[in-house]
Amino acid sequence: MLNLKKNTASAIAALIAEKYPAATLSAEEILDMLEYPPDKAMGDLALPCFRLSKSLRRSPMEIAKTLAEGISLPELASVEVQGGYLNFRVNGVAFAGRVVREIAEKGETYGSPMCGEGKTVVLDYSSPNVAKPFHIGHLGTTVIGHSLKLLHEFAGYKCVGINYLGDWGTQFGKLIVAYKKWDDKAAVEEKGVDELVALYVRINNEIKAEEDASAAASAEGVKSSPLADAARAEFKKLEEGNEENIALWKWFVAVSLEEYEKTYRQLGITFDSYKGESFYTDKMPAQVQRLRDSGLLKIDDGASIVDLEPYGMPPCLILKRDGSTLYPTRDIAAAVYRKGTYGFDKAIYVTSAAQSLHFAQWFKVVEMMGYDWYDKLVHVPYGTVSINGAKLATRTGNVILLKDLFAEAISRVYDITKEKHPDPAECADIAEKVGVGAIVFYYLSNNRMRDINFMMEDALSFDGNTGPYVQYTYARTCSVLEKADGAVAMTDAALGEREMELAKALSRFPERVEAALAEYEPSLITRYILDLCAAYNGFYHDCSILSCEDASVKQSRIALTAATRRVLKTALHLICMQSPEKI
RNA sequence: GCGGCGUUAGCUCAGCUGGAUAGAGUGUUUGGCUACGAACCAAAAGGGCGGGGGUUCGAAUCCCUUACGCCGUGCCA
Repeated sequence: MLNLKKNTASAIAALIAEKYPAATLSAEEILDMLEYPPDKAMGDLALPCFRLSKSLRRSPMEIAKTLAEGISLPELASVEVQGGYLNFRVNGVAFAGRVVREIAEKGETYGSPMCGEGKTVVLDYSSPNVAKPFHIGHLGTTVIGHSLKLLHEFAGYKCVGINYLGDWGTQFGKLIVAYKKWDDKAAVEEKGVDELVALYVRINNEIKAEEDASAAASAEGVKSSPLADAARAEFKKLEEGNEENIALWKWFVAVSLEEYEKTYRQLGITFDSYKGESFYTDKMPAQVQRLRDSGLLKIDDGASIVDLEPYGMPPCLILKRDGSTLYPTRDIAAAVYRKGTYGFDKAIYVTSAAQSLHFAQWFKVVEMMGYDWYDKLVHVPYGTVSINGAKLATRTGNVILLKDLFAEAISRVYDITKEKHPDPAECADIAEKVGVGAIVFYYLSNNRMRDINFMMEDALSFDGNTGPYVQYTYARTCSVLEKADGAVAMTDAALGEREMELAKALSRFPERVEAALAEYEPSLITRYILDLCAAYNGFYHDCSILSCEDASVKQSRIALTAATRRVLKTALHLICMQSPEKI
């Protein structure tokens, strides 16, 4: 459709130049004005002439009429004037033939904008906090981030996926205290991260109890907690390189990661780097020094800040009153390191929209520090998740662990699948791909900025606009093609409305990929997949394919099916979904 | 207080840089498997886009204002 738009636009631009020599309208401007009519009865492409009437000094109707008489393009079957609109109808057979041929020729690269050749992009996403539950709050950054990585790879970028693990901080002091006090190696080895989470929750509760008790006992209401003091001491030892604590810390990280990996494996996600927060501790002083040398650092109320008043933002905190570093400090150090290591052309950070100010602040600080790549930093925010309208909260138990969510989805799919496929191993394989796919599809259906109210019933539903529906459609194309044989090229047989709708849907893939990349919006691909599936299923329902008696028509229909399968597979991949041939 | 984001059918959401009677899914009612997979297709009912102004030939889309909700706003990350 994009090529068609471009050709039509340049033809119209040429025509305008001829008919209205005084006007200067480029083909690009015309391209911008071209749109798809709301109703296919009107045509396949339309040019509203209202805006033209100003520069051409003629009524829209008159312009439309003049243009309609002058235009002729092999791709266009007819041109019609309706109101102030110029409506084009494409030459169906030629158009569909070209689309299907292009898909067959380009194969898995069909739809790629190829704009990333020779460029590198690093993507920072998922980034769970070690020894804390990996729950649906992490689903957004994980699947949006990975989808963006796949989209960039598709466009030819060299991508570096970074899992910036939250593997440092005072929580490790608490964990070490709790472990030494209450736990043993066997329990952690057996229960993994769940045991660590339990320890963490327990010590936090006890610290709170101690604080409350001390506040009640003291006349001034001063809070104190021996456990909290012990935790601080253990973390200090960890920072100073105490061997026992280092070993424990490494172990906790490994245990947590092992479990996260299971979930990543189900999602088909791999990272190129797991350098977490701990990695950057020794890289911060140099940046702090640079800030100080350039006179950007100001002491305010004891803390070291960068004033962002001129930019309408609150100050960016670099060092606490006690001299220790903060979140922005580490992010700046990490960005500098990554620029040096990967030489990125773009660095994408996928985090909750709640962190928007934080990113705007340290991006600005990077600019003020004189790093000329400050404009390569991109924050991709997304809305927050709630469950049945309630905020996520580990304390009240209002969380859904990703592993539990996936297990539930897989089990539900398994129950349906086993009726269709006798082989248990095959069923298990399908159930995992469809179950996990259902969750991913559900999550990536909405604009990323919209807050999601996670509803189990919807996420695990199999009918309508769901993951199982699109995978079902894919399996359907596979099933047809498995039974078909012979050539799969379009013939010159006439095409019905269903076939044309399908061809048009296929042709729109490249422009949707471009938009998804430009807006960092995977849901555009999800929406596209639904459009394509609707077009294919309608076609499938109305047009017999394998049993079609006209050999020429049959061949075209098989070719359309093959093209659909190809595009669906590519599109599903871009939103982190598998495409099993049977479900 | 200031700033960001959101507000579209009963519910969950699309609606591109303003353009032709506002679209899906779900739910409700109903029709279609002796058909290439019914995890499918199709029909009906259902909103005038939170409220109010404005710009425009034309506004769910742009501007102003107002209400409600979420988030952020200095030593957590």
